[in-house]
Amino acid sequence: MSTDPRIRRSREQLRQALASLLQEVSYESLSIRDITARAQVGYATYFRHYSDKDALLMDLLTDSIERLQALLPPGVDATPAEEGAVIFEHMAQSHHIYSILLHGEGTQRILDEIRAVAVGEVIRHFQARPDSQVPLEVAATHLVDSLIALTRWWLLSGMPYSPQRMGQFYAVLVAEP
Amino acid sequence: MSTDPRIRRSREQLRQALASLLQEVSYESLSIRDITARAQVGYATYFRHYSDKDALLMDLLTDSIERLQALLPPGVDATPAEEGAVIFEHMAQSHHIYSILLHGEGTQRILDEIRAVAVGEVIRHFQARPDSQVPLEVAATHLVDSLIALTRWWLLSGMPYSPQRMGQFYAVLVAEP
DNA sequence: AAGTTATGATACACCGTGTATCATAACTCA
DNA sequence: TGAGTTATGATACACGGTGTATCATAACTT
Repeated sequence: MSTDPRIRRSREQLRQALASLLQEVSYESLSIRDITARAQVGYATYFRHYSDKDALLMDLLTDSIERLQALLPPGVDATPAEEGAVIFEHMAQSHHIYSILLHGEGTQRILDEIRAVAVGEVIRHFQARPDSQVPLEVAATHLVDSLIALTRWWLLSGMPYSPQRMGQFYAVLVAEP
Repeated sequence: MSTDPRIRRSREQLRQALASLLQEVSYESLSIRDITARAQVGYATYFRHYSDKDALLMDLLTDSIERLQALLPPGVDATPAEEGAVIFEHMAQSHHIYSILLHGEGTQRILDEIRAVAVGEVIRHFQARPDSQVPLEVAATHLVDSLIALTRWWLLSGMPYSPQRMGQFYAVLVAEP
Protein backbone atom coordinates (compact mmCIF):
# COMPACT_ATOMS: atom_id res chain seq x y z
CA MET A 1 0.00 0.00 0.00
CA SER A 2 0.97 3.66 0.08
CA THR A 3 1.87 3.71 3.73
CA ASP A 4 5.30 5.21 3.09
CA PRO A 5 5.23 8.58 4.88
CA ARG A 6 7.17 10.20 2.07
CA ILE A 7 4.47 9.29 -0.43
CA ARG A 8 1.64 10.47 1.78
CA ARG A 9 3.50 13.68 2.49
CA SER A 10 4.14 14.48 -1.16
CA ARG A 11 0.54 13.85 -2.15
CA GLU A 12 -0.84 15.81 0.73
CA GLN A 13 1.46 18.73 -0.01
CA LEU A 14 0.35 18.73 -3.62
CA ARG A 15 -3.32 18.49 -2.76
CA GLN A 16 -3.13 21.35 -0.31
CA ALA A 17 -1.06 23.41 -2.68
CA LEU A 18 -3.67 23.09 -5.41
CA ALA A 19 -6.52 23.79 -3.02
CA SER A 20 -4.81 26.90 -1.75
CA LEU A 21 -3.80 28.14 -5.19
CA LEU A 22 -7.33 27.68 -6.49
CA GLN A 23 -8.50 30.35 -4.07
CA GLU A 24 -6.13 32.84 -5.68
CA VAL A 25 -5.98 32.15 -9.41
CA SER A 26 -7.88 30.22 -12.03
CA TYR A 27 -7.27 26.55 -12.62
CA GLU A 28 -6.38 27.08 -16.27
CA SER A 29 -3.71 29.64 -15.51
CA LEU A 30 -1.96 27.29 -13.10
CA SER A 31 1.04 25.34 -14.29
CA ILE A 32 2.32 22.19 -12.67
CA ARG A 33 5.43 24.14 -11.78
CA ASP A 34 3.30 26.59 -9.81
CA ILE A 35 1.76 23.75 -7.87
CA THR A 36 5.02 22.02 -7.06
CA ALA A 37 6.56 25.33 -6.03
CA ARG A 38 3.76 26.04 -3.58
CA ALA A 39 3.84 22.45 -2.36
CA GLN A 40 7.59 22.62 -1.84
CA VAL A 41 7.93 19.45 -3.83
CA GLY A 42 10.24 18.72 -6.74
CA TYR A 43 8.78 19.21 -10.20
CA ALA A 44 9.57 15.66 -11.32
CA THR A 45 8.02 14.30 -8.15
CA TYR A 46 4.63 15.51 -9.33
CA PHE A 47 4.57 13.00 -12.16
CA ARG A 48 5.46 10.17 -9.80
CA HIS A 49 2.01 10.62 -8.27
CA TYR A 50 -0.22 12.22 -10.87
CA SER A 51 -0.11 11.74 -14.61
CA ASP A 52 -1.15 15.30 -15.41
CA LYS A 53 -2.79 18.39 -13.98
CA ASP A 54 -6.31 17.00 -14.16
CA ALA A 55 -5.41 13.94 -12.11
CA LEU A 56 -4.69 16.04 -9.05
CA LEU A 57 -7.87 18.04 -9.43
CA MET A 58 -9.82 14.83 -9.83
CA ASP A 59 -8.26 13.64 -6.61
CA LEU A 60 -9.63 16.64 -4.75
CA LEU A 61 -13.01 16.32 -6.41
CA THR A 62 -13.32 12.65 -5.59
CA ASP A 63 -13.06 13.45 -1.93
CA SER A 64 -15.77 16.08 -2.10
CA ILE A 65 -18.10 13.88 -4.07
CA GLU A 66 -17.66 10.98 -1.71
CA ARG A 67 -18.64 13.29 1.10
CA LEU A 68 -21.73 14.27 -0.89
CA GLN A 69 -22.67 10.65 -1.53
CA ALA A 70 -22.46 9.98 2.17
CA LEU A 71 -25.05 12.74 2.67
CA LEU A 72 -27.51 11.05 0.33
CA PRO A 73 -28.64 7.77 1.85
CA PRO A 74 -30.26 5.26 -0.49
CA GLY A 75 -33.49 5.55 1.48
CA VAL A 76 -36.40 7.10 -0.43
CA ASP A 77 -37.63 9.02 2.56
CA ALA A 78 -36.79 12.59 1.45
CA THR A 79 -38.76 14.90 -0.81
CA PRO A 80 -37.03 16.25 -3.93
CA ALA A 81 -36.85 19.68 -2.34
CA GLU A 82 -35.14 18.31 0.76
CA GLU A 83 -32.69 16.25 -1.25
CA GLY A 84 -31.94 19.25 -3.39
CA ALA A 85 -31.31 21.41 -0.36
CA VAL A 86 -28.79 18.90 0.97
CA ILE A 87 -26.98 18.90 -2.35
CA PHE A 88 -26.90 22.68 -2.70
CA GLU A 89 -25.70 23.04 0.85
CA HIS A 90 -22.84 20.69 0.16
CA MET A 91 -21.97 22.59 -3.01
CA ALA A 92 -21.89 25.84 -1.05
CA GLN A 93 -19.43 24.41 1.44
CA SER A 94 -16.98 23.34 -1.27
CA HIS A 95 -17.96 26.00 -3.75
CA HIS A 96 -14.38 26.84 -4.64
CA ILE A 97 -13.62 23.48 -6.13
CA TYR A 98 -17.06 22.96 -7.64
CA SER A 99 -16.85 26.32 -9.35
CA ILE A 100 -13.73 25.11 -11.06
CA LEU A 101 -15.41 21.88 -12.06
CA LEU A 102 -18.45 23.64 -13.47
CA HIS A 103 -16.84 26.67 -15.10
CA GLY A 104 -13.35 25.50 -15.89
CA GLU A 105 -12.07 25.06 -19.38
CA GLY A 106 -10.24 21.80 -18.95
CA THR A 107 -12.63 19.98 -16.64
CA GLN A 108 -15.14 18.69 -19.17
CA ARG A 109 -13.87 15.14 -19.04
CA ILE A 110 -13.96 15.06 -15.27
CA LEU A 111 -17.50 16.39 -15.26
CA ASP A 112 -18.46 13.77 -17.83
CA GLU A 113 -17.29 11.00 -15.52
CA ILE A 114 -19.26 12.39 -12.63
CA ARG A 115 -22.32 12.86 -14.80
CA ALA A 116 -22.16 9.27 -15.99
CA VAL A 117 -22.01 7.93 -12.46
CA ALA A 118 -24.91 10.08 -11.34
CA VAL A 119 -27.07 9.11 -14.31
CA GLY A 120 -26.36 5.46 -13.60
CA GLU A 121 -27.52 5.83 -10.02
CA VAL A 122 -30.67 7.65 -11.02
CA ILE A 123 -31.53 4.98 -13.55
CA ARG A 124 -31.01 2.24 -10.98
CA HIS A 125 -33.12 4.15 -8.52
CA PHE A 126 -36.06 4.68 -10.85
CA GLN A 127 -35.83 1.36 -12.61
CA ALA A 128 -39.19 0.21 -11.32
CA ARG A 129 -41.50 2.87 -12.70
CA PRO A 130 -42.05 2.81 -16.44
CA ASP A 131 -42.18 6.36 -17.71
CA SER A 132 -44.53 6.24 -20.63
CA GLN A 133 -43.85 9.59 -22.23
CA VAL A 134 -40.04 9.73 -22.20
CA PRO A 135 -37.43 6.95 -22.18
CA LEU A 136 -35.87 6.46 -18.78
CA GLU A 137 -32.38 7.19 -20.06
CA VAL A 138 -33.49 10.55 -21.40
CA ALA A 139 -35.37 11.47 -18.25
CA ALA A 140 -32.48 10.48 -15.98
CA THR A 141 -29.99 12.41 -18.07
CA HIS A 142 -32.25 15.41 -17.97
CA LEU A 143 -32.61 15.14 -14.21
CA VAL A 144 -28.87 15.07 -13.63
CA ASP A 145 -28.01 17.65 -16.24
CA SER A 146 -30.59 20.07 -14.89
CA LEU A 147 -29.25 19.74 -11.40
CA ILE A 148 -25.73 20.35 -12.66
CA ALA A 149 -26.89 23.34 -14.68
CA LEU A 150 -28.81 24.83 -11.77
CA THR A 151 -25.80 24.46 -9.54
CA ARG A 152 -23.58 25.90 -12.22
CA TRP A 153 -25.72 28.99 -12.56
CA TRP A 154 -26.07 29.34 -8.81
CA LEU A 155 -22.34 29.26 -8.14
CA LEU A 156 -21.56 31.53 -11.06
CA SER A 157 -24.09 34.05 -9.79
CA GLY A 158 -22.58 34.11 -6.32
CA MET A 159 -25.22 31.91 -4.64
CA PRO A 160 -27.98 34.56 -4.60
CA TYR A 161 -30.53 32.18 -3.03
CA SER A 162 -30.34 29.89 -0.02
CA PRO A 163 -29.69 26.18 -0.56
CA GLN A 164 -33.21 25.48 0.68
CA ARG A 165 -34.70 27.85 -1.86
CA MET A 166 -32.61 26.28 -4.62
CA GLY A 167 -33.86 22.88 -3.53
CA GLN A 168 -37.42 24.13 -4.00
CA PHE A 169 -36.61 25.50 -7.45
CA TYR A 170 -35.11 22.17 -8.34
CA ALA A 171 -38.22 20.36 -7.17
CA VAL A 172 -40.56 22.63 -9.12
CA LEU A 173 -38.55 22.76 -12.33
CA VAL A 174 -37.10 19.28 -12.57
CA ALA A 175 -38.33 16.70 -10.12
CA GLU A 176 -42.06 17.44 -10.13
CA PRO A 177 -42.91 16.50 -13.74
CA MET B 1 -14.36 47.14 -45.33
CA SER B 2 -12.89 43.73 -46.00
CA THR B 3 -13.61 43.70 -49.71
CA ASP B 4 -10.02 42.90 -50.61
CA PRO B 5 -10.19 39.54 -52.38
CA ARG B 6 -7.02 38.38 -50.69
CA ILE B 7 -8.55 38.85 -47.26
CA ARG B 8 -11.76 37.11 -48.18
CA ARG B 9 -9.81 34.28 -49.73
CA SER B 10 -7.58 33.73 -46.70
CA ARG B 11 -10.49 33.72 -44.30
CA GLU B 12 -12.56 31.42 -46.45
CA GLN B 13 -9.66 29.03 -46.89
CA LEU B 14 -9.15 28.92 -43.13
CA ARG B 15 -12.83 28.42 -42.42
CA GLN B 16 -13.13 25.58 -44.87
CA ALA B 17 -9.91 24.03 -43.66
CA LEU B 18 -11.17 23.93 -40.09
CA ALA B 19 -14.57 22.62 -41.13
CA SER B 20 -12.99 19.85 -43.16
CA LEU B 21 -10.44 18.92 -40.51
CA LEU B 22 -13.14 18.73 -37.86
CA GLN B 23 -14.66 15.80 -39.72
CA GLU B 24 -11.41 13.88 -39.35
CA VAL B 25 -9.88 14.69 -35.98
CA SER B 26 -10.87 16.31 -32.71
CA TYR B 27 -10.77 20.05 -32.23
CA GLU B 28 -8.39 19.81 -29.29
CA SER B 29 -5.84 17.80 -31.22
CA LEU B 30 -5.71 20.37 -34.01
CA SER B 31 -2.90 22.91 -34.04
CA ILE B 32 -3.02 26.20 -35.87
CA ARG B 33 -0.24 24.85 -38.06
CA ASP B 34 -2.49 21.98 -39.09
CA ILE B 35 -5.21 24.41 -40.09
CA THR B 36 -2.96 26.70 -42.08
CA ALA B 37 -1.37 23.73 -43.82
CA ARG B 38 -4.75 22.42 -44.95
CA ALA B 39 -5.86 25.91 -45.91
CA GLN B 40 -2.70 26.46 -47.93
CA VAL B 41 -2.17 29.69 -46.07
CA GLY B 42 0.95 30.94 -44.34
CA TYR B 43 1.16 30.30 -40.63
CA ALA B 44 1.66 33.95 -39.75
CA THR B 45 -1.29 34.89 -41.92
CA TYR B 46 -3.59 33.09 -39.53
CA PHE B 47 -2.94 35.63 -36.79
CA ARG B 48 -3.66 38.49 -39.16
CA HIS B 49 -7.30 37.34 -39.16
CA TYR B 50 -7.90 35.42 -35.96
CA SER B 51 -6.37 36.03 -32.57
CA ASP B 52 -6.29 32.36 -31.61
CA LYS B 53 -7.76 28.97 -32.39
CA ASP B 54 -11.08 29.66 -30.73
CA ALA B 55 -11.71 32.76 -32.80
CA LEU B 56 -11.92 30.76 -35.99
CA LEU B 57 -14.22 28.20 -34.43
CA MET B 58 -16.39 31.00 -33.11
CA ASP B 59 -16.56 32.35 -36.65
CA LEU B 60 -17.99 29.06 -37.92
CA LEU B 61 -20.36 28.77 -34.99
CA THR B 62 -21.69 32.28 -35.44
CA ASP B 63 -22.80 31.40 -38.93
CA SER B 64 -24.63 28.29 -37.81
CA ILE B 65 -26.34 30.05 -34.97
CA GLU B 66 -27.48 32.89 -37.17
CA ARG B 67 -29.03 30.31 -39.45
CA LEU B 68 -30.80 28.82 -36.44
CA GLN B 69 -32.10 32.19 -35.31
CA ALA B 70 -33.54 32.74 -38.76
CA LEU B 71 -35.49 29.50 -38.31
CA LEU B 72 -37.10 30.75 -35.12
CA PRO B 73 -39.40 33.66 -35.92
CA PRO B 74 -40.44 35.86 -33.02
CA GLY B 75 -44.06 34.84 -33.52
CA VAL B 76 -45.55 32.77 -30.70
CA ASP B 77 -47.47 30.53 -33.05
CA ALA B 78 -45.54 27.28 -32.48
CA THR B 79 -45.93 24.70 -29.74
CA PRO B 80 -42.86 23.89 -27.63
CA ALA B 81 -42.62 20.49 -29.30
CA GLU B 82 -42.64 22.05 -32.76
CA GLU B 83 -40.07 24.65 -31.82
CA GLY B 84 -37.92 21.97 -30.27
CA ALA B 85 -38.13 19.85 -33.40
CA VAL B 86 -36.93 22.78 -35.52
CA ILE B 87 -33.98 23.27 -33.21
CA PHE B 88 -33.00 19.61 -33.09
CA GLU B 89 -33.28 19.36 -36.83
CA HIS B 90 -30.91 22.27 -37.25
CA MET B 91 -28.49 20.71 -34.77
CA ALA B 92 -28.56 17.47 -36.74
CA GLN B 93 -27.65 19.26 -39.94
CA SER B 94 -24.59 20.89 -38.41
CA HIS B 95 -23.94 18.21 -35.85
CA HIS B 96 -20.23 18.14 -36.53
CA ILE B 97 -19.63 21.64 -35.32
CA TYR B 98 -22.18 21.54 -32.54
CA SER B 99 -20.62 18.37 -31.19
CA ILE B 100 -17.40 20.25 -30.82
CA LEU B 101 -19.16 23.12 -29.12
CA LEU B 102 -20.95 20.84 -26.67
CA HIS B 103 -18.23 18.29 -25.96
CA GLY B 104 -15.05 20.18 -26.62
CA GLU B 105 -12.57 21.01 -23.93
CA GLY B 106 -11.81 24.58 -24.90
CA THR B 107 -15.22 25.76 -25.97
CA GLN B 108 -16.70 26.61 -22.60
CA ARG B 109 -16.35 30.34 -23.07
CA ILE B 110 -17.99 30.23 -26.48
CA LEU B 111 -20.86 28.20 -25.11
CA ASP B 112 -21.23 30.69 -22.27
CA GLU B 113 -21.68 33.53 -24.73
CA ILE B 114 -24.33 31.64 -26.63
CA ARG B 115 -26.08 30.65 -23.43
CA ALA B 116 -26.19 34.25 -22.24
CA VAL B 117 -27.75 35.45 -25.48
CA ALA B 118 -30.35 32.70 -25.42
CA VAL B 119 -31.28 33.34 -21.80
CA GLY B 120 -31.69 37.02 -22.58
CA GLU B 121 -34.07 36.28 -25.40
CA VAL B 122 -36.12 33.88 -23.32
CA ILE B 123 -36.41 36.44 -20.55
CA ARG B 124 -37.54 39.09 -22.97
CA HIS B 125 -40.03 36.68 -24.49
CA PHE B 126 -41.61 35.66 -21.20
CA GLN B 127 -41.36 39.04 -19.53
CA ALA B 128 -45.13 39.44 -19.32
CA ARG B 129 -46.10 36.38 -17.27
CA PRO B 130 -45.09 36.48 -13.64
CA ASP B 131 -43.96 33.04 -12.55
CA SER B 132 -44.93 32.82 -8.95
CA GLN B 133 -42.98 29.77 -7.87
CA VAL B 134 -39.58 30.42 -9.42
CA PRO B 135 -37.82 33.68 -10.38
CA LEU B 136 -37.88 34.32 -14.09
CA GLU B 137 -34.11 34.37 -14.34
CA VAL B 138 -33.87 30.92 -12.81
CA ALA B 139 -36.61 29.50 -14.99
CA ALA B 140 -35.14 30.95 -18.16
CA THR B 141 -31.69 29.66 -17.35
CA HIS B 142 -33.14 26.27 -16.66
CA LEU B 143 -35.02 26.29 -19.95
CA VAL B 144 -31.93 27.10 -21.97
CA ASP B 145 -29.59 24.86 -20.04
CA SER B 146 -31.94 21.92 -20.33
CA LEU B 147 -32.22 22.36 -24.06
CA ILE B 148 -28.45 22.53 -24.34
CA ALA B 149 -28.06 19.46 -22.15
CA LEU B 150 -30.64 17.50 -24.11
CA THR B 151 -28.91 18.37 -27.35
CA ARG B 152 -25.56 17.53 -25.86
CA TRP B 153 -26.72 14.09 -24.82
CA TRP B 154 -28.46 13.51 -28.13
CA LEU B 155 -25.42 14.32 -30.23
CA LEU B 156 -23.09 12.39 -27.97
CA SER B 157 -25.34 9.34 -28.23
CA GLY B 158 -25.38 9.45 -32.01
CA MET B 159 -28.83 10.99 -32.39
CA PRO B 160 -30.81 7.86 -31.44
CA TYR B 161 -34.18 9.60 -31.76
CA SER B 162 -35.68 11.75 -34.48
CA PRO B 163 -35.64 15.53 -34.08
CA GLN B 164 -39.44 15.45 -33.77
CA ARG B 165 -39.25 12.93 -30.95
CA MET B 166 -36.62 15.00 -29.21
CA GLY B 167 -38.86 18.01 -29.56
CA GLN B 168 -41.58 16.09 -27.74
CA PHE B 169 -39.21 15.06 -24.98
CA TYR B 170 -38.21 18.67 -24.62
CA ALA B 171 -41.81 19.75 -24.36
CA VAL B 172 -42.65 17.13 -21.74
CA LEU B 173 -39.54 17.55 -19.61
CA VAL B 174 -38.87 21.26 -19.83
CA ALA B 175 -41.48 23.43 -21.45
CA GLU B 176 -44.66 21.94 -20.00
CA PRO B 177 -44.18 22.90 -16.32
C1' DA C 1 1.41 52.92 -63.92
C1' DA C 2 2.29 54.09 -59.15
C1' DG C 3 1.22 53.40 -54.59
C1' DT C 4 -0.81 50.47 -51.12
C1' DT C 5 -1.47 46.28 -48.67
C1' DA C 6 -1.81 41.31 -47.83
C1' DT C 7 0.94 37.39 -48.25
C1' DG C 8 4.52 33.56 -47.68
C1' DA C 9 8.61 32.19 -45.77
C1' DT C 10 11.38 32.20 -42.19
C1' DA C 11 13.46 32.89 -37.86
C1' DC C 12 12.79 33.60 -33.18
C1' DA C 13 11.70 33.85 -28.05
C1' DC C 14 8.79 31.94 -24.84
C1' DC C 15 6.50 28.63 -22.06
C1' DG C 16 4.65 24.25 -20.45
C1' DT C 17 4.98 19.24 -20.64
C1' DG C 18 6.80 14.91 -19.67
C1' DT C 19 11.13 11.99 -19.37
C1' DA C 20 15.72 10.78 -17.74
C1' DT C 21 19.51 10.63 -14.58
C1' DC C 22 21.82 10.34 -10.26
C1' DA C 23 23.41 11.42 -5.73
C1' DT C 24 21.14 11.79 -1.33
C1' DA C 25 17.94 11.41 2.14
C1' DA C 26 14.16 8.89 4.25
C1' DC C 27 12.11 4.77 5.26
C1' DT C 28 11.49 -0.52 6.15
C1' DC C 29 12.57 -4.65 8.00
C1' DA C 30 15.39 -8.01 10.06
C1' DT D 1 21.18 -0.80 15.03
C1' DG D 2 22.50 -1.70 10.40
C1' DA D 3 21.76 -3.11 5.51
C1' DG D 4 18.91 -2.78 1.76
C1' DT D 5 15.15 -0.46 -0.53
C1' DT D 6 12.76 3.43 -2.32
C1' DA D 7 11.19 8.20 -2.77
C1' DT D 8 13.05 12.61 -3.40
C1' DG D 9 15.30 16.97 -5.28
C1' DA D 10 17.92 19.02 -8.60
C1' DT D 11 18.92 19.34 -13.04
C1' DA D 12 19.08 18.83 -17.86
C1' DC D 13 16.73 17.76 -21.91
C1' DA D 14 13.72 17.04 -26.13
C1' DC D 15 9.48 18.20 -27.86
C1' DG D 16 5.65 20.85 -29.48
C1' DG D 17 2.66 24.78 -29.77
C1' DT D 18 2.07 29.88 -29.56
C1' DG D 19 2.47 34.42 -31.00
C1' DT D 20 5.70 38.13 -32.90
C1' DA D 21 8.89 40.17 -36.18
C1' DT D 22 10.91 40.91 -40.62
C1' DC D 23 11.15 41.48 -45.49
C1' DA D 24 10.90 40.59 -50.30
C1' DT D 25 7.15 39.67 -53.40
C1' DA D 26 2.81 39.28 -55.27
C1' DA D 27 -1.86 40.95 -55.55
C1' DC D 28 -4.91 44.58 -55.38
C1' DT D 29 -6.73 49.59 -55.80
C1' DT D 30 -7.35 54.05 -57.89
